Parts: sequence; C-alpha cells; structure tokens
Amino acid sequence: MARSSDPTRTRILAAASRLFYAEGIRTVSVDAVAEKAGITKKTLYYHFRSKDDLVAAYLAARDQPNLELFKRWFDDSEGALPDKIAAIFRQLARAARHPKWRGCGFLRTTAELANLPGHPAIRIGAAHKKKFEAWLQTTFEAAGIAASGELARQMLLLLDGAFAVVLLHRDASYMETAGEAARALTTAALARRAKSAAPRRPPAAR
Amino acid sequence: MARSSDPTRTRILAAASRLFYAEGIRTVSVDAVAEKAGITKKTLYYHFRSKDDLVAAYLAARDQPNLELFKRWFDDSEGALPDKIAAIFRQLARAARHPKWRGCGFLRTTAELANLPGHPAIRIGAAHKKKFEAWLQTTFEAAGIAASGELARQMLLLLDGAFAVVLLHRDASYMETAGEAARALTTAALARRAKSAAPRRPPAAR
DNA sequence: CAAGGTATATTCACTGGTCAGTATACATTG
DNA sequence: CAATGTATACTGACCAGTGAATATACCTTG
Repeated sequence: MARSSDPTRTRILAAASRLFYAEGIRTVSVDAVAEKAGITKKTLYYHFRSKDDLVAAYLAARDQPNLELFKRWFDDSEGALPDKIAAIFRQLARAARHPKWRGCGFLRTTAELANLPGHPAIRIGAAHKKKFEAWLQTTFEAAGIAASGELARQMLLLLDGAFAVVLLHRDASYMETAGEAARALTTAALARRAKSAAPRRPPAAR
Repeated sequence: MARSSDPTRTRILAAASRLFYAEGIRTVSVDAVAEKAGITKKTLYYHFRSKDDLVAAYLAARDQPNLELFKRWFDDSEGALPDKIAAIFRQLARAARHPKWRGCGFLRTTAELANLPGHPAIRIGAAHKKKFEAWLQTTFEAAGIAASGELARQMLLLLDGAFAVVLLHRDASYMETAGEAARALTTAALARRAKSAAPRRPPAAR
C-alpha cells in the first residue's frame, strides 16, 4: 500500500490540486492529471482507486494547510479582536487579486458535485468548514462573547459569501466589505458582553 | 427566426432549466435536454446555436422571475425594514428545506464555469446579482440610510454565503442565522441615520 | 384559385473526439 | 524470485455538433 509520503503519490496530488483548482473537477480528465504529474494513467490508478478518490484526496490535502493559514493570519495581525477578524478578510482580498485565484476549492467542488449529495469530497468540504467554524467559536468564547456560536456562523457566512461574490464579479473589494461587516458584528457582540457581564476573565470553557 | 414565445423553444428551455439546476451544467448532455423536451438534438440546435448558448438562456430566463420573487417576499412581509429584510431569508430557508433545492443556480453555474471567465452565462449571473444589489441599495436609500451601498453589499454577501453554506451542510438553519445578521446590520445602519440626521424624510434621491 | 416557390421547423443517422477505467506485460529492487 | 511499481495499448460508453433529407406553412404569380 502506498504511504502518504510516497513521492509519486505526492506528485500526483500536487498535479491534481493545481488542475482541479484551476479548471474544476469535471473538466479535468484523469489523463490530464497523469500527464501533468509526468506519469501514465495506469500508475495513477495504482495510487488512487478512482477519480472520485483522487478528488477527495485533493480536498483532504488542502484541509489542514488552509486552516493553519487562516489561524496564522489571525495570530500575526495587530489590534483587538474585531481587527484581527478583519485581517483575515484583508489577507484574503490580497489573495483574490492574484490572477490565478479561483475562489474556495471546497465550495466550488461542492457546487459542481451538488447532484451527488453523499460524495466523499463534499463530506471533506463540510468537515473543513465545520472545523473553521469551531475554531472561530472557540476564539470568540475565549474573548467572553456569549453568543459565540451565532457569531462564528455569521463570520463563516460572510466569508463564504465573499468567496462566491468575488468569484462572480472578479472584484476583490467585496472581500473588504465582508471584512467590515465581520468587524461590525464582532464589535457589537463584544459590546453586549461588556454590558451584560462586567469585564472579567473568559468563562471557563465547558 | 424563433421568437421567444415559440412553444418548442419554451419547452427546451424548461427542460434545460430543470436538468441544469438539478444536475449541473457539465453533467447534463445536450442529448439529455433534448430527450427531456421530447425533441431531437438537431431541433434543439435549430433553436440554440450551442450548448453554451443554451446555458446562457437558462440563466437569462431565471433572472427576472427570481428578482420579482425576492421583491414580493419583501413587499408582502410585515414590520419595519430590518424585519422585511429578515423575511427574505426566512422564505429562502423554507425553500431550502425542499429536497429538490440545490442552492443558487447563478452561483453554482459560476463556480462550475470558473475556468471560463468571460462566459456569457457568468456575465448574466453577474448582472443578476448586480440588479439585486441595486434594488437593495435603492430600498435602503429610501429609508434614509447613508451607507446604503455598503449595507446592500453586506446583505448580498450574507445571502450568497448562506446559499453556499446551506448547500454544503444541507442545513437550512444557516439561512436563518444569515437573516439575523442581516437584521442586526440593518438595525445598526438605521440607528446611525437616526443619530446623525434627526428623523426626517428620506433625502432626495440623487 | 391553383401551381410552384421559399422560409421555417423537424427528424435520423452520423462523425470525430474524449473519457474513466482495464488487461497485459515489463522493470526494478529487496 | 516475489512484491512493488510503471508502461503501452485497449474497451465501451458518451458527447458536442453536423449532413442530408423531409414536412409544414405561408406567399407569390400566372
């Protein structure tokens, strides 16, 4: 069985990742992936059972790196919580101006495979977004925000809305508008905390 | 030349609409559309120059009805402006619980054709969203909101984010979360108006 | 009004090409 | 030599678009 560190497997995955993200799932043939990886199709089928498998692996490989990138953007930014949230959107706006940017691979794959609800790739995409939402909620909880769950969901909605709209209009400024909305909602949530519970340590996580 | 009221053309478009929305663009073959419409493929090609043409016509046919539906939901709801905005999301949540619901056809088509930036279908989708945004802005302006443009964009972001997230998780409750965020942002914008300019008639449109 | 013509609308059968996946065989290496 | 990995060449299905012919409806003109 091929280990995940297998160099051939890694090469295939790198080729698949670039092609699927750039062109979409259904337009990219297995032959095209094999050629880009510099191997034959049969070798690809030695490492992956089917195209669906390969698609799932493509998204699975993006899961952790993506989450870590967002956390890094958050951690490395200056200012109070609303500013650090807005920083994520600002960085994303920067990325979206790159000509090769094509939105969120998870969302685009979901949209393309919407007729196959149980598809493994969709499950992986859903899990990815859930992880991101959970991280946001934990962050808001630590800041003493009562409705941390609702706020986390709202951030997620703004983020994914921005992915979709920026892709549609090819106008990255929507990403910054989303960031401003995220900042405003976070500020308002913090203000509610300050009112209902005097400035204190974050409540013990439970 | 076939007029747009042509019954055959209408039948083709109806079949295309149901199939493209349910299954996606690239998975649906022209043969499948022709069969669903009860005609031969050659007849379809008599009425539409190409598959791309048909895809564009599919979205163009959804443009006006979709906008009118949203406006109707807004007009027919009770309460103040934030409640009427939230009503759109509530109605959409109801629609999203239907098993045949597959998100926003415009966004899904854009995601699927993201590798063809100038595609006519994407242009139509972009124009559709711009019209919706313009209607929102006009509505906010009429209510005396100063930052009507920014607020309209924020509503659009929440709406399209909800389309994407609800499709991913198959969980319509995100639509209601988006509605609450939309309500909160609208309420805040109205409060800013009340502060900066005493309750007065909406400023003359310019 | 009838004969012939022209534009519209539709069908059947086909083409050239692509796609996911496989059968079989060859190579490398522990 | 046996397990692992890679290559060539193929299969059966499907797909966008087309060629040639036919049917229908309306229109012109003798």
